[in-house]
Amino acid sequence: MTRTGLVARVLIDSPLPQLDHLFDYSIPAELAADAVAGVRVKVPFRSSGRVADGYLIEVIDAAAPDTGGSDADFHGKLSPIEAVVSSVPVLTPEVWKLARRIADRSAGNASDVIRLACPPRQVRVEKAWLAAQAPAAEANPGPANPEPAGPSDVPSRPADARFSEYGAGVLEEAIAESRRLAVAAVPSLVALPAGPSIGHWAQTLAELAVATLETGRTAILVLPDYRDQDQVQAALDLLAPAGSVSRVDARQPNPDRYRAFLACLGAAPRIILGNRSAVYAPAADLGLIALWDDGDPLHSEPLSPYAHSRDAALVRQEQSGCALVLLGHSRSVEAQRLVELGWLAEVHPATGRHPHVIPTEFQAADDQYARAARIPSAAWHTARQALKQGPVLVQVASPGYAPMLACQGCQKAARCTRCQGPLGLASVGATPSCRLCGALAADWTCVHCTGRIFRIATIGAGRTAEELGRAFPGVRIIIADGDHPIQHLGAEPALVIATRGAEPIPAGGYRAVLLLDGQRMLARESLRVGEDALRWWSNAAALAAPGAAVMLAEVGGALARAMSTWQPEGFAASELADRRQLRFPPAVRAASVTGAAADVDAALAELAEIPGVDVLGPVGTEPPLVRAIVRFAYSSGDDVAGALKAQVVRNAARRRRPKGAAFRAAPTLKVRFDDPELL
DNA sequence: AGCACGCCGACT
DNA sequence: GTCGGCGTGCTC
Repeated sequence: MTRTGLVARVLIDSPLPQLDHLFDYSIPAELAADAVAGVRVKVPFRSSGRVADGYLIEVIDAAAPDTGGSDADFHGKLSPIEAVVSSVPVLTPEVWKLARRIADRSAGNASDVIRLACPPRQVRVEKAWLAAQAPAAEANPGPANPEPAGPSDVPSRPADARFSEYGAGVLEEAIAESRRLAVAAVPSLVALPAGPSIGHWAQTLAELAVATLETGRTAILVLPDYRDQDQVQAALDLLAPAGSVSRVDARQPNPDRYRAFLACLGAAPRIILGNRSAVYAPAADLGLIALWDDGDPLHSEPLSPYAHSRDAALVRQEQSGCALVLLGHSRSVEAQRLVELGWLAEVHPATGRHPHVIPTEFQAADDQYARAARIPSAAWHTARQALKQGPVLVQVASPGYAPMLACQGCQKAARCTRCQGPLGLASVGATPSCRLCGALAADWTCVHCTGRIFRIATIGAGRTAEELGRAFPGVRIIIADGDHPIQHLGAEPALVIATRGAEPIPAGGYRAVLLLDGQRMLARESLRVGEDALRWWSNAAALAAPGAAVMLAEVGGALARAMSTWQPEGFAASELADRRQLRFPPAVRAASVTGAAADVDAALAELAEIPGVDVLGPVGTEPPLVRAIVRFAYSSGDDVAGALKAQVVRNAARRRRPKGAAFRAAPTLKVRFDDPELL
């Protein structure tokens, strides 16, 4: 049949994979004015009065030939759109393209990505925003933004001081010419005038953003956690024009989040600061995406389709042609791969100054308390000297007091009788309790040997603090971990015991840094231990004052060398070489396929023809389920994702098996791409 | 999630 | 020939 008038192509907001494509609707005359690409709509679904929420993706002329690029033409009778929810086009064409691509490359749903990109609507906030837009647009035909960005009289670091550590014009040029860079951060602190110290890296990010804004474009800064965001925010408060910064952060309440999101929709260029979902923020004219510490696991999204913000940034960079910066003290193996491909160019600070890291193989301290606290002799002496001048950082592996107990008799780990979780102590002399379910184990008995006496198997920050208190009598002890977050510190002497990633930032830097528990951090069974440890250590070392010693205990070999020469790239390069040999990510990509044996086999059969694919398994997991791991070359990614997505759709459509009880719980076929913990 | 459609067995 | 049960697949 021939169609006339305009056709709305709509993405239904549903997690069902079989609905993950565009549906065509007609546009009633009374909605035509508001029915523009990007608005939220309500559409009838399956004729019987049910309505679904969706996004209007594009409006096309029905008479014109299909533009292609989407699904096969639909030639039935179109239903009309039921309503336009609001006139705000929340899903910009650029973000739609990004969401579609991110979903496609991981066999996921576009609407799952859009959920990260477009926060839930808040009617009051939206009305206020629309009201603020309208009069401004009438009075002033310029950009409808109440606080226009641009040069201002904000006190800022002199332009010639900007990026001075990186040599003449390298970073300015990168912004102006939209380059892609892996930038090594300057490993030191900067003192803000009338404020706390922040990492030098945070100032570099802020300067990159301001330089982008000065070229009239938007910058997106992606940071793993809120403490990192706070540091960049503090730098931007000094450097960026008032009102030019939007912070988009999942921690803030929904109304605030939506307000910040709407600000990003404005026509004026901005600086957008946020966590991993900030890569999906709408941007008027995108000039830069910058990520801090892309190896941090908080960059990977825990919800389907589990996209890593580095990958999303790479895709968006490719689509928009903006500049891309990965900034860090260490180098992720993924970034190293991109460098070796020539996709990212390396930039190092011109000064080459770095913390003075001293690896100390374990050598028991002469002091008995220092020995009890696992501090090597040299480190103990260093710390004692440094404590005369200011704060000293002790980085440890575990929070709590004694996170793990074991039987004195048979040495087996002590476990909860209810849930088999590990038992630990919350403080000195506390009753042992389960760390998973919290149950108290008042009269614990070992299930293996019926012994009734336990000993401390792993030592937490609390216990370390106690022991260090004895080793350094009279010194103030400060504990910083997940339960006791401390952001900033003064310059007074104190022994600061912190778990990795929770280190407070002292004014002027630590006078010494002790990296303890090296062996424990490396004992974890994961492909990424070395890389992670290097990240934790170098981030802590970068908090040292100029010239302060950083003592790395219990660690030798390539890791110690990478730290003492401050060349994490070398370590990343050798890791990558190993992964190539093993055919492990990120040398190749990988996906897991989980489901009923027959379904997994059917899915794997689809992959047989694709070059560069090999399959591990399937092996049984929980009884009805099996799991296979598919490894494939980056160049086969689209084919693998396409084939698996087709299989997921088929499986979802055919889910309801015969009602005859036995078959009832037919498991869904699950596919997960690029799981960092997979191999 | 609900509804239409089609294949197959049993009946007029 | 045709009615209807139930399994399968689609929803513009």
